[in-house]
Amino acid sequence: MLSADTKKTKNSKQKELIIRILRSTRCHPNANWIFEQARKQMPNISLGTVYRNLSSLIKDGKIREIGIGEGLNLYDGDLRYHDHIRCIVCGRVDDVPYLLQPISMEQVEHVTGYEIHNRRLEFFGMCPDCRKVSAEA
Amino acid sequence: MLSADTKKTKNSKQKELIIRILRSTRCHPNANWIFEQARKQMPNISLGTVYRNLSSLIKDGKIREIGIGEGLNLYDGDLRYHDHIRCIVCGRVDDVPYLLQPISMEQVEHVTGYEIHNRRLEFFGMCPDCRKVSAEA
DNA sequence: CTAACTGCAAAGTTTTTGCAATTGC
DNA sequence: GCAATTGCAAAAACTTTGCAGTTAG
Repeated sequence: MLSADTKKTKNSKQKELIIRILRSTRCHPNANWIFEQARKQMPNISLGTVYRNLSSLIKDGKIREIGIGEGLNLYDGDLRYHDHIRCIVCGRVDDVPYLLQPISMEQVEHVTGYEIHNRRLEFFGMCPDCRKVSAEA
Repeated sequence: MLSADTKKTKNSKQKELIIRILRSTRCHPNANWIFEQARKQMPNISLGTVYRNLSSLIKDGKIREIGIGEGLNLYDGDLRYHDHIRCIVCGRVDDVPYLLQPISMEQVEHVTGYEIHNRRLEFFGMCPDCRKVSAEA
């Protein structure tokens, strides 16, 4: 599990590259896609390094992880709070803008006794494209 | 990815057992835990069967999957809508009761163009026990 | 300096799949 | 009967880790 340790994290060419890749895409890539992009610019970078940097960046709050189940994590370089929506047919993930966001963390902390650091709101449904296909069938 | 196909699903002793196990526990077990429980009553059941049945039950809407990232899925036999909260230190998952639930799916459908089937709201933070340990340190 | 980071490769964990036999409808 | 399901085992998919050398602060 994640630990709440406070080891200081260093910069490196590899880490900067990974951030740059994540910041410059609108999609929600998985670790392997990031690895493939990264090795275009840094052919010797290893997948292990990608994973280690993703963990470190998450811990530092520089990127966000989107657990989608199915044993696959996606990563998001957009730190502005937003929700995610995923198509149950094609697996595509889109953003839901912030405006639909009325729940206060204080409420949840009070009810549960947890100290809340973050939250994740995901919607599951059929995206516009798949609705079309499904309507035609 | 999940497909929205409509193959008809059959009952089997194994499937019934898996539902029964999920309905009778308050925790959020992973596939392997379910497998271990199941083989107590059905020693020859295989892990592959557990996975196949979990998928089929999710597709049928009989159980719910909780993606927690880290390549591990949890399953929930409680179909009443509720949110989940997870401790970032120990990984424990608890339920958040329904009352904290003001967002309308219609709003989200209108903004995104999706047809929404379900949603997932997860909070991340430190549970009461871990807060205690952390305060003592 | 030295603790964090790297590439590589091996191993770990979780999930899926091919197959021949079985079973539910 | 026929399609869905099963157990088994192998493979796939994803992630972590040990090690010895390198690098950032």
